[in-house]
Amino acid sequence: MSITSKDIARICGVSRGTVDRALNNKPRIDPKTKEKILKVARELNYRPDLVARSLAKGETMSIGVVVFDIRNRYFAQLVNAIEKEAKKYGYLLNITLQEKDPEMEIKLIDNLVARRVDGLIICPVNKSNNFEKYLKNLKVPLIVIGNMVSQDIPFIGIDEYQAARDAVQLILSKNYRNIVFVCPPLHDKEKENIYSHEQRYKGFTDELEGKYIHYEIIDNWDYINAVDKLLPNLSEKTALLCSGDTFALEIMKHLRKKNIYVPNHIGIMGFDGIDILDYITPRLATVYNPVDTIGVHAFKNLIKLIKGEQIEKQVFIEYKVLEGESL
Amino acid sequence: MSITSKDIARICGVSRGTVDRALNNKPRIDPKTKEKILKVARELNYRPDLVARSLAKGETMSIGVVVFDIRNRYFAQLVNAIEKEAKKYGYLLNITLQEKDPEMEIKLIDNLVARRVDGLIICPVNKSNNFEKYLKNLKVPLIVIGNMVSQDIPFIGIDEYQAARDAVQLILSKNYRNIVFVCPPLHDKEKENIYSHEQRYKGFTDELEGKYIHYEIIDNWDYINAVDKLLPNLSEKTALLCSGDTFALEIMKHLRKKNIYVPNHIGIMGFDGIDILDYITPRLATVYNPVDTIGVHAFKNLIKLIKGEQIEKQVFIEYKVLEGESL
DNA sequence: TTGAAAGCGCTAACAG
DNA sequence: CTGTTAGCGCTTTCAA
Repeated sequence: MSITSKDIARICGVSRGTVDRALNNKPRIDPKTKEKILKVARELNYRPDLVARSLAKGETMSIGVVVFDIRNRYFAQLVNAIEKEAKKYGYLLNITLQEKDPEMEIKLIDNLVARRVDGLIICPVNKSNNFEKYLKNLKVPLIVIGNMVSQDIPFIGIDEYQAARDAVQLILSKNYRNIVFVCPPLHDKEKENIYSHEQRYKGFTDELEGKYIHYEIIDNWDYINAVDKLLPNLSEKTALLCSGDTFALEIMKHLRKKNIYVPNHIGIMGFDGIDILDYITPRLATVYNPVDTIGVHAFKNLIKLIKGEQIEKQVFIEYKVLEGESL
Repeated sequence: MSITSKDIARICGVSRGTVDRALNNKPRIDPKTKEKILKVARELNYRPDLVARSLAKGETMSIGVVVFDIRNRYFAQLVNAIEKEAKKYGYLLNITLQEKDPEMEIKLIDNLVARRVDGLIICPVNKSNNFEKYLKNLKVPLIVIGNMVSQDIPFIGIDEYQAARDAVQLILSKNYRNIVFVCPPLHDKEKENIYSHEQRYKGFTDELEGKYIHYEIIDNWDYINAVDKLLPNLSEKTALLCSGDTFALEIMKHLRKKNIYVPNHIGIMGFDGIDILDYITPRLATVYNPVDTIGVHAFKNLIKLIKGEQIEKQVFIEYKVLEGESL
């Protein structure tokens, strides 16, 4: 089919070893033969077969990425950042989406490992000790983003707990007396890795502890309805702290339909700082999660792991609480 | 390092050929030996090396995707759709971003081909006959999305020309007497593939031809300023038709700052129908581009090409003109 | 400086 | 039904 190094060797009347030396800038080769080989290679438009190279060298120069879904702004931004960084180092990304399906996640990781990716970056939906063991058994360099699996597996993210506390403080500073935390179901926590939401939840409750502020939790996929039920009896100035901007946006959209105004009737704050907030009015207060930085950092650390260097097990990137018009 | 089929053969006291038959459900093997081999494989947690398999079989079960950027909603949705479909068939995606850099695009495609992807899906930024030749020379099954390269290279998209005409009709039906088309620079067209914008531009002008409606074109990255200059002297009811929702959103954001109201002061319409429009008020009128369908279709056609089947060279997917509150 | 040979781990073809 | 062999295209080692 296409032209191989063997062909070039034959044409130039040299051995494949020599061709290899010429093509890959290796020492111990006569500049003249090198020149000739390169010329022929160019003329014939030779392209090394990277699959064969991978097999021979035991490295694929590709890294596997497993995330929820890239319709999700957060992951789109993340993957975008990782790809840009990876390109610089000649790495290719294998991007796969587990769609929050734990079994799917395992399948995808298995597949990536079977394809001999040099490393993995995952935002896992699995948790438990079994999963931790599973990951360790892979013997593949691995970075976890967002949902921590264990103290022992390299992680990069923000301090969600403290971020939630800071968010609550911002809300309190605006004189809200009733705060509602909106997040995905927390009771599934045995099955699904919802580390970040749990951390935020803990931060939320801890910060309000003993403060004589009324608060409640909506941890329910039907949160729109739950918010609806809340609305008629708001005796105090109320704000919703949403564990994810998308929840906040959905709620705002719903409230708009009902002609309930933010922040006049009710305050809202999000989490993550996804880029589309730029286009939304009122500007949503949120906790900005520097996802690009996280992506780049994750990739850099992964490279270190691949090279056998040491890295910090837990990296917490600085976040930022952003005021908006929604509080 | 990890366990190979050779190890299994040795342990089971059979040949590698037999192991292969057992592991890959091939005929001509005694159920008992098969059973034994499978058992050992399971116990040893054997995983076939897919790199080696690729080399041996001459197929990698992976396909390369080259798009602009996945911060861009359009591509995020597209890639998401392709990935979901690919997974069903056991294919893995190699996703790369050319960031509208023509040379980068070539590099990325070269790399993907060298990695022996079984097929390519690209939304090219390159154009010209040279590029067409280049693509044909690759001898790799290929589908082009969005920016057509030539009649001869399989393409999937919408009929941008007609869509633009339909959009203009919608605007006219709302009694606008002055229409401005906003799009990226058209004068670069020698260098950059801006097929879709050109088509829309043509549809726009053709539809207004002879209609005694005033219109102008802003094809300028500094379109915000250009719009600003327009504003003071709007004697007639004016609408902007933006060749991309993002342009429209940026403009709306800007107008909001200046307290200019849409659609009262000026009408706006977008193009693409990206998902985040759900969260934006006023609801943007747009041309809905069924990007998921396009992604799925592209992948299916690519598979056909890989299998050597015939496909239609040009596929036009149905679009939809969506009314909104912005006109 | 160059060549020859072995090997990466798998599949495929043929012979038994 | 099973084993043997060759080969995918590259890298690497050792010898010349």
